[in-house]
Amino acid sequence: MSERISEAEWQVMEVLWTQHPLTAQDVAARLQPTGWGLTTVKTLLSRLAAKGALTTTEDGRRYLYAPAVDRAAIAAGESRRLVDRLFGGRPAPLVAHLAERGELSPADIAELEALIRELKQ
Amino acid sequence: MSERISEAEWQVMEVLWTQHPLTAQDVAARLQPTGWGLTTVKTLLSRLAAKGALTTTEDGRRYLYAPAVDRAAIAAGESRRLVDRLFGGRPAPLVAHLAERGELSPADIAELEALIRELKQ
DNA sequence: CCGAGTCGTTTACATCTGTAATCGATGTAT
DNA sequence: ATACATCGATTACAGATGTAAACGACTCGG
Repeated sequence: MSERISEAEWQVMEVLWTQHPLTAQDVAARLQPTGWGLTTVKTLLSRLAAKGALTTTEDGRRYLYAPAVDRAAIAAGESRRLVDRLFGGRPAPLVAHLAERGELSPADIAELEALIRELKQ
Repeated sequence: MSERISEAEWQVMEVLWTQHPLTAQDVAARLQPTGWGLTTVKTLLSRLAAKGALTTTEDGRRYLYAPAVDRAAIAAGESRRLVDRLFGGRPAPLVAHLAERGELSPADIAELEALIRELKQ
Protein backbone atom coordinates (compact mmCIF):
# COMPACT_ATOMS: atom_id res chain seq x y z
CA MET A 1 0.00 0.00 0.00
CA SER A 2 0.86 3.68 0.09
CA GLU A 3 2.20 3.65 -3.45
CA ARG A 4 2.25 7.15 -4.80
CA ILE A 5 -0.42 8.20 -7.28
CA SER A 6 0.86 10.19 -10.25
CA GLU A 7 -0.78 13.31 -11.63
CA ALA A 8 -2.43 11.58 -14.55
CA GLU A 9 -3.57 8.77 -12.30
CA TRP A 10 -5.00 11.31 -9.91
CA GLN A 11 -7.36 12.55 -12.58
CA VAL A 12 -8.64 9.03 -13.06
CA MET A 13 -9.16 8.65 -9.33
CA GLU A 14 -11.09 11.93 -9.27
CA VAL A 15 -13.58 10.50 -11.69
CA LEU A 16 -14.07 7.39 -9.59
CA TRP A 17 -14.25 9.28 -6.33
CA THR A 18 -17.02 11.33 -7.86
CA GLN A 19 -18.90 8.32 -9.07
CA HIS A 20 -18.43 4.58 -8.95
CA PRO A 21 -18.36 1.87 -9.97
CA LEU A 22 -17.68 2.69 -13.60
CA THR A 23 -16.44 0.83 -16.66
CA ALA A 24 -13.27 1.87 -18.45
CA GLN A 25 -15.47 3.36 -21.15
CA ASP A 26 -17.35 5.48 -18.66
CA VAL A 27 -14.18 6.69 -17.03
CA ALA A 28 -12.71 7.60 -20.40
CA ALA A 29 -15.90 9.42 -21.35
CA ARG A 30 -15.68 11.51 -18.21
CA LEU A 31 -12.05 12.28 -18.99
CA GLN A 32 -13.03 13.60 -22.37
CA PRO A 33 -11.48 17.03 -21.65
CA THR A 34 -8.04 15.52 -21.25
CA GLY A 35 -8.05 14.27 -24.80
CA TRP A 36 -6.64 10.92 -23.70
CA GLY A 37 -7.35 7.89 -25.83
CA LEU A 38 -9.31 4.98 -24.45
CA THR A 39 -6.22 2.81 -24.21
CA THR A 40 -4.44 5.46 -22.22
CA VAL A 41 -7.20 5.48 -19.68
CA LYS A 42 -7.14 1.70 -19.56
CA THR A 43 -3.42 1.76 -18.87
CA LEU A 44 -3.93 4.17 -16.03
CA LEU A 45 -6.74 2.05 -14.62
CA SER A 46 -4.53 -1.03 -14.75
CA ARG A 47 -1.68 0.72 -13.02
CA LEU A 48 -3.97 1.99 -10.32
CA ALA A 49 -5.46 -1.46 -9.81
CA ALA A 50 -1.95 -2.92 -9.67
CA LYS A 51 -0.97 -0.54 -6.92
CA GLY A 52 -4.12 -1.27 -4.99
CA ALA A 53 -5.67 2.15 -5.40
CA LEU A 54 -8.84 0.75 -6.85
CA THR A 55 -10.83 -2.43 -6.88
CA THR A 56 -12.20 -4.30 -9.85
CA THR A 57 -15.37 -6.29 -10.01
CA GLU A 58 -16.03 -8.54 -12.95
CA ASP A 59 -19.15 -7.71 -14.85
CA GLY A 60 -19.36 -10.23 -17.62
CA ARG A 61 -16.41 -9.67 -19.88
CA ARG A 62 -15.36 -6.35 -18.40
CA TYR A 63 -14.52 -4.76 -15.12
CA LEU A 64 -16.24 -2.25 -12.95
CA TYR A 65 -13.77 -0.01 -11.22
CA ALA A 66 -14.16 1.62 -7.83
CA PRO A 67 -11.76 3.47 -5.52
CA ALA A 68 -10.04 1.37 -2.90
CA VAL A 69 -8.37 4.26 -1.14
CA ASP A 70 -9.77 7.22 0.69
CA ARG A 71 -9.39 10.49 -1.09
CA ALA A 72 -9.05 12.49 2.08
CA ALA A 73 -6.25 10.29 3.36
CA ILE A 74 -4.25 10.60 0.18
CA ALA A 75 -4.85 14.32 -0.05
CA ALA A 76 -3.72 14.76 3.54
CA GLY A 77 -0.58 12.75 2.91
CA GLU A 78 0.32 14.70 -0.20
CA SER A 79 -0.34 17.99 1.55
CA ARG A 80 1.88 16.95 4.37
CA ARG A 81 4.66 16.02 1.97
CA LEU A 82 4.48 19.35 0.22
CA VAL A 83 4.37 21.39 3.38
CA ASP A 84 7.33 19.46 4.74
CA ARG A 85 9.31 19.79 1.57
CA LEU A 86 8.64 23.42 0.79
CA PHE A 87 7.96 25.01 4.13
CA GLY A 88 9.69 22.94 6.77
CA GLY A 89 6.37 21.60 7.93
CA ARG A 90 4.80 24.96 8.74
CA PRO A 91 1.57 25.59 6.83
CA ALA A 92 1.29 29.32 7.37
CA PRO A 93 3.98 30.20 4.83
CA LEU A 94 2.08 28.18 2.28
CA VAL A 95 -1.06 30.18 2.85
CA ALA A 96 1.02 33.33 2.83
CA HIS A 97 2.40 32.42 -0.56
CA LEU A 98 -1.00 31.82 -2.01
CA ALA A 99 -2.15 35.08 -0.55
CA GLU A 100 0.76 37.07 -1.92
CA ARG A 101 -0.01 36.02 -5.40
CA GLY A 102 -3.59 37.08 -5.05
CA GLU A 103 -4.67 33.49 -5.21
CA LEU A 104 -7.09 33.84 -2.31
CA SER A 105 -10.58 35.07 -2.95
CA PRO A 106 -12.53 36.80 -0.20
CA ALA A 107 -14.51 33.59 0.08
CA ASP A 108 -11.32 31.63 0.62
CA ILE A 109 -10.29 34.02 3.33
CA ALA A 110 -13.63 33.83 5.03
CA GLU A 111 -13.46 30.07 4.91
CA LEU A 112 -10.03 30.06 6.44
CA GLU A 113 -11.12 32.46 9.10
CA ALA A 114 -13.99 30.25 10.12
CA LEU A 115 -11.71 27.29 10.20
CA ILE A 116 -9.18 29.04 12.39
CA ARG A 117 -11.87 30.11 14.79
CA GLU A 118 -12.92 26.51 15.09
CA LEU A 119 -9.39 25.29 15.57
CA LYS A 120 -8.83 27.67 18.41
CA GLN A 121 -11.30 25.86 20.62
CA MET B 1 12.54 28.81 -17.54
CA SER B 2 9.86 27.20 -15.41
CA GLU B 3 11.25 23.71 -15.75
CA ARG B 4 10.06 21.64 -12.84
CA ILE B 5 12.50 20.85 -10.06
CA SER B 6 12.38 17.25 -8.85
CA GLU B 7 12.41 16.23 -5.21
CA ALA B 8 16.06 15.25 -5.15
CA GLU B 9 16.97 18.42 -6.99
CA TRP B 10 14.99 20.41 -4.48
CA GLN B 11 17.24 19.23 -1.69
CA VAL B 12 20.23 20.49 -3.61
CA MET B 13 18.56 23.84 -4.12
CA GLU B 14 17.81 24.05 -0.42
CA VAL B 15 21.50 23.87 0.33
CA LEU B 16 22.29 26.63 -2.10
CA TRP B 17 19.43 28.82 -1.01
CA THR B 18 20.78 28.55 2.51
CA GLN B 19 24.30 29.44 1.48
CA HIS B 20 26.03 30.28 -1.76
CA PRO B 21 28.11 30.15 -3.78
CA LEU B 22 29.38 26.68 -3.02
CA THR B 23 31.50 24.08 -4.78
CA ALA B 24 30.14 20.65 -5.63
CA GLN B 25 32.16 19.28 -2.75
CA ASP B 26 30.60 21.71 -0.33
CA VAL B 27 27.11 20.95 -1.51
CA ALA B 28 27.75 17.24 -1.20
CA ALA B 29 29.12 17.71 2.29
CA ARG B 30 25.99 19.52 3.33
CA LEU B 31 23.90 16.73 1.84
CA GLN B 32 25.72 14.20 3.96
CA PRO B 33 22.47 13.02 5.60
CA THR B 34 21.06 11.88 2.29
CA GLY B 35 23.85 9.38 1.83
CA TRP B 36 24.28 10.42 -1.80
CA GLY B 37 27.64 9.93 -3.44
CA LEU B 38 29.60 12.88 -4.74
CA THR B 39 28.86 11.98 -8.34
CA THR B 40 25.17 11.86 -7.61
CA VAL B 41 25.29 15.38 -6.30
CA LYS B 42 27.29 16.47 -9.32
CA THR B 43 24.69 14.98 -11.62
CA LEU B 44 21.95 16.88 -9.84
CA LEU B 45 23.95 20.11 -10.01
CA SER B 46 24.45 19.64 -13.73
CA ARG B 47 20.80 18.99 -14.35
CA LEU B 48 19.84 22.04 -12.34
CA ALA B 49 22.33 24.18 -14.23
CA ALA B 50 21.01 22.78 -17.52
CA LYS B 51 17.49 23.80 -16.64
CA GLY B 52 18.61 27.23 -15.58
CA ALA B 53 17.86 26.82 -11.91
CA LEU B 54 21.34 27.76 -10.88
CA THR B 55 24.30 29.70 -12.17
CA THR B 56 27.89 28.58 -12.36
CA THR B 57 30.96 30.74 -11.97
CA GLU B 58 34.33 29.38 -12.93
CA ASP B 59 36.80 29.34 -10.10
CA GLY B 60 39.96 27.93 -11.55
CA ARG B 61 39.26 24.40 -12.57
CA ARG B 62 35.93 24.12 -10.82
CA TYR B 63 32.60 25.81 -10.54
CA LEU B 64 30.93 27.78 -7.85
CA TYR B 65 27.21 27.19 -7.84
CA ALA B 66 24.52 29.64 -6.82
CA PRO B 67 20.74 29.69 -7.17
CA ALA B 68 19.38 31.40 -10.25
CA VAL B 69 15.75 31.09 -9.27
CA ASP B 70 13.81 32.51 -6.40
CA ARG B 71 12.82 30.02 -3.78
CA ALA B 72 9.62 31.81 -2.92
CA ALA B 73 8.49 31.89 -6.52
CA ILE B 74 9.01 28.19 -7.01
CA ALA B 75 7.40 27.36 -3.70
CA ALA B 76 4.39 29.45 -4.61
CA GLY B 77 4.07 27.73 -7.96
CA GLU B 78 4.28 24.28 -6.47
CA SER B 79 1.78 25.19 -3.79
CA ARG B 80 -0.59 26.43 -6.38
CA ARG B 81 -0.28 23.23 -8.37
CA LEU B 82 -0.99 21.10 -5.34
CA VAL B 83 -3.94 23.14 -4.19
CA ASP B 84 -5.38 23.06 -7.69
CA ARG B 85 -4.87 19.36 -8.07
CA LEU B 86 -6.06 18.22 -4.68
CA PHE B 87 -8.54 20.82 -3.59
CA GLY B 88 -9.91 22.45 -6.67
CA GLY B 89 -7.90 25.57 -6.00
CA ARG B 90 -9.36 26.25 -2.57
CA PRO B 91 -6.73 26.40 0.15
CA ALA B 92 -9.02 26.05 3.16
CA PRO B 93 -9.55 22.32 2.70
CA LEU B 94 -5.81 21.89 2.70
CA VAL B 95 -5.49 23.61 6.02
CA ALA B 96 -8.44 21.62 7.26
CA HIS B 97 -6.71 18.40 6.30
CA LEU B 98 -3.57 19.34 8.12
CA ALA B 99 -5.62 20.33 11.10
CA GLU B 100 -7.61 17.12 11.19
CA ARG B 101 -4.51 15.07 11.40
CA GLY B 102 -3.24 17.12 14.28
CA GLU B 103 -0.50 18.51 12.13
CA LEU B 104 -1.04 22.06 13.31
CA SER B 105 0.66 23.25 16.45
CA PRO B 106 -0.82 26.10 18.48
CA ALA B 107 1.98 28.23 17.07
CA ASP B 108 0.91 27.34 13.54
CA ILE B 109 -2.65 28.29 14.34
CA ALA B 110 -1.60 31.58 15.84
CA GLU B 111 0.50 32.30 12.80
CA LEU B 112 -2.38 31.57 10.48
CA GLU B 113 -4.68 33.70 12.55
CA ALA B 114 -2.37 36.68 12.31
CA LEU B 115 -2.06 36.15 8.61
CA ILE B 116 -5.79 36.04 8.11
CA ARG B 117 -6.25 39.18 10.10
CA GLU B 118 -3.78 40.87 7.84
CA LEU B 119 -5.42 39.55 4.70
CA LYS B 120 -8.75 40.91 5.72
CA GLN B 121 -7.60 44.46 5.30
C1' DC C 1 58.55 14.04 -14.30
C1' DC C 2 55.12 10.98 -12.02
C1' DG C 3 51.52 9.12 -9.49
C1' DA C 4 47.49 10.47 -6.81
C1' DG C 5 43.74 13.26 -6.27
C1' DT C 6 40.08 16.27 -8.07
C1' DC C 7 37.14 18.47 -11.81
C1' DG C 8 33.38 18.49 -14.76
C1' DT C 9 31.50 15.42 -18.47
C1' DT C 10 29.88 11.29 -20.51
C1' DT C 11 27.71 7.16 -20.17
C1' DA C 12 24.78 3.82 -17.62
C1' DC C 13 20.85 1.85 -16.14
C1' DA C 14 16.57 0.75 -13.60
C1' DT C 15 12.13 2.73 -12.46
C1' DC C 16 8.30 5.83 -13.18
C1' DT C 17 5.28 8.44 -16.12
C1' DG C 18 2.65 9.81 -20.11
C1' DT C 19 0.72 8.17 -23.96
C1' DA C 20 -0.49 4.89 -26.72
C1' DA C 21 -0.70 0.56 -30.66
C1' DT C 22 -1.36 -4.04 -31.02
C1' DC C 23 -3.10 -8.62 -29.77
C1' DG C 24 -5.87 -12.52 -28.65
C1' DA C 25 -10.32 -13.64 -26.82
C1' DT C 26 -15.01 -12.92 -26.90
C1' DG C 27 -19.53 -11.03 -27.82
C1' DT C 28 -22.84 -9.36 -31.46
C1' DA C 29 -25.29 -8.23 -35.50
C1' DT C 30 -26.36 -10.01 -39.93
C1' DA D 1 -21.16 -18.57 -39.62
C1' DT D 2 -18.75 -14.27 -40.33
C1' DA D 3 -17.24 -9.86 -39.94
C1' DC D 4 -16.96 -6.29 -36.69
C1' DA D 5 -16.78 -4.20 -32.17
C1' DT D 6 -15.01 -4.40 -27.59
C1' DC D 7 -12.39 -6.21 -23.47
C1' DG D 8 -8.45 -6.55 -20.75
C1' DA D 9 -3.52 -7.70 -21.36
C1' DT D 10 0.85 -7.19 -23.52
C1' DT D 11 4.17 -4.51 -25.60
C1' DA D 12 6.17 0.01 -26.91
C1' DC D 13 8.69 3.91 -26.42
C1' DA D 14 10.40 8.52 -25.16
C1' DG D 15 11.36 11.62 -21.36
C1' DA D 16 12.13 12.31 -16.29
C1' DT D 17 14.25 10.72 -12.14
C1' DG D 18 17.36 8.53 -8.80
C1' DT D 19 21.65 6.94 -8.38
C1' DA D 20 26.00 6.38 -9.80
C1' DA D 21 30.68 4.42 -12.39
C1' DA D 22 33.98 5.56 -15.76
C1' DC D 23 36.69 8.91 -18.32
C1' DG D 24 39.83 12.32 -19.78
C1' DA D 25 41.94 16.68 -18.34
C1' DC D 26 44.43 19.03 -14.98
C1' DT D 27 47.07 20.01 -10.64
C1' DC D 28 50.12 19.21 -6.87
C1' DG D 29 53.30 16.88 -3.74
C1' DG D 30 57.41 14.70 -4.10
